[in-house]
Amino acid sequence: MQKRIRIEDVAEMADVSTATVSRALSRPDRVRPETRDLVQRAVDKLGYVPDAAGRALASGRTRTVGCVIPTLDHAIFARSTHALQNTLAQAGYQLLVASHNYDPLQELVLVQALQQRGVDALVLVGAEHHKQLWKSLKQWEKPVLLTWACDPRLPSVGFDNHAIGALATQHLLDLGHHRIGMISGYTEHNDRAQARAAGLRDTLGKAGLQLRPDAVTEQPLNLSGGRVGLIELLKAKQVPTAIVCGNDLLATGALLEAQRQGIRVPGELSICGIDNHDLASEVSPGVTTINLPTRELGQIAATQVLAAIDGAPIAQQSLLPFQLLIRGTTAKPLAL
Amino acid sequence: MQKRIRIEDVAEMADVSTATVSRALSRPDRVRPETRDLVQRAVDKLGYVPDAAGRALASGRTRTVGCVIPTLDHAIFARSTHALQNTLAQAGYQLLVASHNYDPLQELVLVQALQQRGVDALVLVGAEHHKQLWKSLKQWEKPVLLTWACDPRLPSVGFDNHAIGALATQHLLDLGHHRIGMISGYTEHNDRAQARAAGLRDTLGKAGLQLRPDAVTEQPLNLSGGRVGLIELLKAKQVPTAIVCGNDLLATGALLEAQRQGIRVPGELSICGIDNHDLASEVSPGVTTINLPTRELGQIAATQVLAAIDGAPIAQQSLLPFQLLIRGTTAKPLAL
DNA sequence: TGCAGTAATGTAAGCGTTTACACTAATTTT
DNA sequence: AAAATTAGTGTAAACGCTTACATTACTGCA
Repeated sequence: MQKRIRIEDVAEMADVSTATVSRALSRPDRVRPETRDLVQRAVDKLGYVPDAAGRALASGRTRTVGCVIPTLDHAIFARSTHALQNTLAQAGYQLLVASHNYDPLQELVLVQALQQRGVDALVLVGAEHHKQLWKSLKQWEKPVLLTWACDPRLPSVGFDNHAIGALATQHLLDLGHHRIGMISGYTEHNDRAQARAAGLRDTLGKAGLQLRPDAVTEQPLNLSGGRVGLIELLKAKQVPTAIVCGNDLLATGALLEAQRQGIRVPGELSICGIDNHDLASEVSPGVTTINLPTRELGQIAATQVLAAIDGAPIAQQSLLPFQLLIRGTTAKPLAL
Repeated sequence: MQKRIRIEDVAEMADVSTATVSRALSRPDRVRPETRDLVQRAVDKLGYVPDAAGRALASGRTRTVGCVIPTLDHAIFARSTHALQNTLAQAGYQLLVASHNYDPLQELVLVQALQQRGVDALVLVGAEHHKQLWKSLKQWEKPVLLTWACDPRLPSVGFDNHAIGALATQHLLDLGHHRIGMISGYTEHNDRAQARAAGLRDTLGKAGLQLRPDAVTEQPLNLSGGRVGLIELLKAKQVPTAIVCGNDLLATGALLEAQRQGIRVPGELSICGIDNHDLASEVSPGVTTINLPTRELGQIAATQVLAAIDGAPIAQQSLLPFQLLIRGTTAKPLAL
């Protein structure tokens, strides 16, 4: 096996110094066009490929962004991460992905691992983190971006999850519902779920209502969670006439369970989801939901991070818009 | 801002050489226990964190694995990638993820980018790749693992997609169906979809049947694709009594469309999916499907890759088992 | 023509590790 | 007791690149 081709080999062939080769490659405008061509020809001929480690060591930059998410196994994170990665790749940046399964300690460990690896920036999900993690981030000199949620302590791009919960709730109130329940994701270590639930509570409160303890349940964020959640809520002394679900998987699961039990939706029970998952528009009736531009979230995060790496001032908070999509699972309560 | 703490600082504090510090950290057994403690204390006190770039440059290893997939936006890839990442993280390895959206050229570019970055190994999906990519891989001296599909040219861990298609088809044949159709994903640049379709064709062939051109359609791998696919197949001169779908999203979409149109499933139409997606078990009737251990795929891939990095001989081909899950969408044809 | 100013290039000092090799001290073998 | 191992540590040379600074070549202007 032949030896690795180094910048020196290129320099020799092009009869210039290594400095010139380096410049020709990374800042072509600093080099005379003819020299640039000369170098380029040598590069092509030798098949030279700069070594990332050497480059990172010398320049202090790795052209790598770290991304720490709860899980890739939820469509929304998969989608936003996918968009993030694509946008970064277009700018020649690579994405280092790590997931912690909603374990704050694990998250801390992963972040530190990525920092060691010299990532040029870090993208995290949510605002609730291990105390030590906040500390680590604060004294880190490179850009950090929070996504999905917003927090004044760091630049963030995300949603106002409280307002999302409120919007869903208000929709049901407007339809005339008074007994509103919620199937939420687990709120522990999940500020998005917390905020959505809080939005519901507060909106209910403003309407002079309150969320009864037996009208709310926390479930895994999948279809089966929705099923089980509905079964739980049906045990309540006062069964809700409408339910806000933490995401569309829960909502669809609840819908399917209702249908299985012969409960008419939206006649007897209204269901409102959040996320606008594919599924929500495909079942019958279509699930009323709140559309979140998750793909855009990833793109915007990428753009902001790239700007920040280039030293641009980073917008402190950017909240993405969302819209209520009224479909077939919400209607006036029967006995109005 | 204080200067970065280097290995030299630790060495000084512990009153040993940098070599000893390095050894104490990476191969503790090569150092006297007392010395090791001494070093450890200094490390803790100073908060020393080894620099990955320096380490990579000196050692030629980055403790990073590259993973190139078509998209993160499909549950199955998200899940297997998630498992891959988790398992690697436990071994102290980081995952560099890149997706190419089924574009072979883009895939080539990404692989080369990852190679430059000095990843210690590469995990790819499928066996159909750009010609140049095969070349790149062949002359790369580090481990490469193919997943999902198998190919004799490189170590692989995956499924026998041909057999999967055959199994689904055989199930329908066994039930007594003769007019069998297929809703497939796009087969261009997707050897998994190709093999599944071929499995169907061949099994049909063995039974003396054949797949009529108007009994097969290619659609995007989502619910809506399933809907549209069914609509297409219903246009056929001889409408199939049973359909094999390339994955469960297609199958569920077809099911939902059938229900919308008042076609009874499985009475008038049998539907068989592949993947065992969450969704398949939650709709009514449950979708008959083939269970693929996608999570295990990721784990096994991680394990193999780690072993290969450590120089272990890598199993050439490992095929994972799969099972037919008979649920409610398949039954004997009506007019038998 | 000579000079200042600018553009293009070269020189060489890092960047923070790992590791081959050399060395010493402790242990075992003869 | 001398010789041969072995274990533990230190010395210093890579690893491949970027970039501050020095140098040279060119431009325009007086």
